[in-house]
Amino acid sequence: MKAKQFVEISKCLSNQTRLDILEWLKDPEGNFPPNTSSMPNTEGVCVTFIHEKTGLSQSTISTYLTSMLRCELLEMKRVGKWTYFKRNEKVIKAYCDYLL
Amino acid sequence: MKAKQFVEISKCLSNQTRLDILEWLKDPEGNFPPNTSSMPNTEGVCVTFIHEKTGLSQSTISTYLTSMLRCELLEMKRVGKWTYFKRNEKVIKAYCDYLL
DNA sequence: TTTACATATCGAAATATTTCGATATATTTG
DNA sequence: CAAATATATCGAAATATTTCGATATGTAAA
Repeated sequence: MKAKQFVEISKCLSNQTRLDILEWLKDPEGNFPPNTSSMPNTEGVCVTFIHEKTGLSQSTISTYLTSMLRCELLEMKRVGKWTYFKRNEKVIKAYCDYLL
Repeated sequence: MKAKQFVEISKCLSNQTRLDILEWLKDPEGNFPPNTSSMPNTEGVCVTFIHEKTGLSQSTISTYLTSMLRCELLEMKRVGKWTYFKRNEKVIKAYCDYLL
């Protein structure tokens, strides 16, 4: 991991709501209702559920998720009108390795 | 580690200079001149050397180091007129564990 | 005990982040 | 195709961070 990506990830992690989202996605079945489509929660949770759980505005959460995607903390999958997000464990691990 | 401390640490890590300092302190003997006192670099590097290496103002570095101390990324030791800083490996490890 | 050195704190200007409501876009469904 | 649903983007106001120079404080040396 390059320093620039590390700093961008740290910026994402320095906001309580974004951190909450990352933590909630550790257990996507326990923390969110099942996706209305056939997509299992383990392969991504739809933006609406994440939005509803935070209590912040839809536009704010969309921006948050985009920033977490750009620095690669999250992975995205678009299916029909839904967008699903899940943790990018590989990048999270690389972020930790950088520090130690 | 509590969420609040995690967020404060992330804020520290979201600045390139503070990240540099944390990385430089991985090898305090390779990255800084030997302390002028009898304190070995492995037990802490004095603020002046850290300041000189960054190129930023003394007041800025003092503020940076204080914030890194407050969130416990660093440990401090004061001896005579010098202040020495080193990494707090235990907290850094706990920060990583929180993420994974 | 004055001076020099090491570090911390203050006040301020520039820049960045947070968060919103309004609006745009894209997809599905009637 | 029109309406409904899901998500993204825009513009802006409030707040926070960055970084400085000036100054204060604490310790050591002359």
